[in-house]
Amino acid sequence: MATAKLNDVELAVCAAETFRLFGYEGTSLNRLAEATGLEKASLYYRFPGGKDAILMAAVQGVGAWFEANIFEPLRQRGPLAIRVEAMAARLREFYGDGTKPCVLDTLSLRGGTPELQLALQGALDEWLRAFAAVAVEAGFAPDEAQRRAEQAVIAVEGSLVLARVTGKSDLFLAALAELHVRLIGP
Amino acid sequence: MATAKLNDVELAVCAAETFRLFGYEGTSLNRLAEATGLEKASLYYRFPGGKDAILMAAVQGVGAWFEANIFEPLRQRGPLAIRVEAMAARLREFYGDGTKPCVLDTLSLRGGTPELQLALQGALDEWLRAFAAVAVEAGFAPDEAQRRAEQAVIAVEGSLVLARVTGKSDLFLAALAELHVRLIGP
DNA sequence: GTCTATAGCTTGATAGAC
DNA sequence: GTCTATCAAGCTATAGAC
Repeated sequence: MATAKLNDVELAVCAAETFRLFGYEGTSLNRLAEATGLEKASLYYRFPGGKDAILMAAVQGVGAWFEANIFEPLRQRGPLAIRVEAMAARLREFYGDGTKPCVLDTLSLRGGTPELQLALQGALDEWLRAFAAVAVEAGFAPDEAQRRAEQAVIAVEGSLVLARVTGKSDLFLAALAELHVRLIGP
Repeated sequence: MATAKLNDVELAVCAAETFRLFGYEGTSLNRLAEATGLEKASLYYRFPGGKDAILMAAVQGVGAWFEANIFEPLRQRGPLAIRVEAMAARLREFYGDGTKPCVLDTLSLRGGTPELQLALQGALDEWLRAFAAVAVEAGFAPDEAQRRAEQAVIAVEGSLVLARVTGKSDLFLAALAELHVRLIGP
């Protein structure tokens, strides 16, 4: 009967971890097999579309994680500052204290399918909308809120690049700590 | 007698262009051959160390370009605001109006040699020092100048990621336009 | 549902002609 | 100094046993 070693969600998580570290072309099926504990042929059974299908599932999985751990909590009731702080802690977790690259960044290099680029674009858009909604709730006008959302995401992504290159996480952690100032003001 | 088609500088430029677009693992020797117009065997003649040697030459070439076009002009005499504006224009050029990824970003993914990571770290450090020197010249205290330099580079790198994912260059161009405020103040 | 084995192509790298 | 031809290793993907 042969039961599954990993469910689809766990599989997508392992795959996403590999893709974000090594990029699209750097992620071979051998590497995915090693990361998931499954053999290549088993990966093809689970995802007949091969590498690109695994990648799309990984991206979708990351999107679901963000929805559940970042966006949804931001929409709940309760003090805004607390929600933003909790969200920052989740981001810190996702980015491994600044050691792990952003999926959007890594996968937007050449090599992926147009379908992938659309998915990445949609994910970034969702992120910006979630942050802008926070700024609106804090009392900012829609376009000022949009501006603040953009600057907040820019700070996260930019500091992540610097943290990765220098090997020091200070700048990334500082950017996270300043998120609430960027979104809901001083 | 077989003269060289490309000198070492031109070759490094072509290689850097390929590496920044496709990443370390995505840049095959076939791709490099296509980009340079040379055959694989010719590349090995010019760089016996193979792919990694070509990459190091490419990184060094980018470093030289930054020194000549960004850092050195920033050190010259004349009105500070003008120097910063000219520098921003050079950055816009280097990043293809926000369409081309940063070499530091792309190459700091897994896959390269430790030697490469050191080179990237050194390049980022030089960049931060150059920006901090501008802020100091503008009258800021050393640690405030350091902070401003970091925020300026973060804004460039972060906006570049967003521009690449969305396909729109607005945010990157806006970040460039705000560079002088970030470095020499309002 | 997972495995071993294998096909066919691309990779990084070398040998030798010109 | 550049080229064509070639190698072993790695790649994506498939076939078939259990």
